[in-house]
Amino acid sequence: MQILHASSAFKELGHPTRLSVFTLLVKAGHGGLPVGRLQESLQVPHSTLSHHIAKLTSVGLVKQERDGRVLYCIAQYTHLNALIDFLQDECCSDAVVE
Amino acid sequence: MQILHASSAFKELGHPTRLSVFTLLVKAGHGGLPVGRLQESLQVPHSTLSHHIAKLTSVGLVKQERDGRVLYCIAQYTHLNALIDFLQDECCSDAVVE
DNA sequence: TTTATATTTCTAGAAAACTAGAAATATAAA
DNA sequence: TTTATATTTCTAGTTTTCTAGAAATATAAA
Repeated sequence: MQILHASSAFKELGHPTRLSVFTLLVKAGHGGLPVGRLQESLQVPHSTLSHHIAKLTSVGLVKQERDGRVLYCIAQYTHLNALIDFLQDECCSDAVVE
Repeated sequence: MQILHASSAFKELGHPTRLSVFTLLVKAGHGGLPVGRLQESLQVPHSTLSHHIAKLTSVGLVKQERDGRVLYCIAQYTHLNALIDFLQDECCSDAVVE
């Protein structure tokens, strides 16, 4: 993963509402959660929440899938794992062993 | 780790210059690197770099230690590991197994 | 004790992000 | 085909962040 890709993902995780959205989605599993469910949990105005979800989606951390009137948000585990790997690659070379 | 603590750390990692600083420090090990060395590597004006380092320091990802005229910047591995754990806790409960 | 080196703090303009109300769109139900 | 539900897009004011030059501070060397 390149530094620009990683830093933009971290940037979007660097907001309490967005990080909350993301952890809720990650915990929800591959089925995801409807936007409305996130809204209930987080008590944020619709337009604000929508804006935050769009940012998470724009960097590939979340995908959206429509089922009728309901839009499901789904965490992208592959991206998350790549991000974890990025931190761990940097982390655990010689540095931690010293 | 609480969500506010985690999100502020991610926020500071969410800038290409700062993420570069941090990965350089992580790779450098517990001895850290002088500010001047980071400046040489990254070719960013002193005041700009200083500002970015201050932000990383403010959230506890970096510590600074002076040796004469030289200020060493040192990655805080404990904090980094806590951050990785935060992502992994959220990640690998039931979600990934499904 | 003057000069050089290393780095920060001050400052302020420019750019970006945050927020939420109002209007619009998409879909389904009546 | 009118109405209700789910969600987004538009908009604009407010706040925050970014950037880098100039001045200041800390320390060491001459």
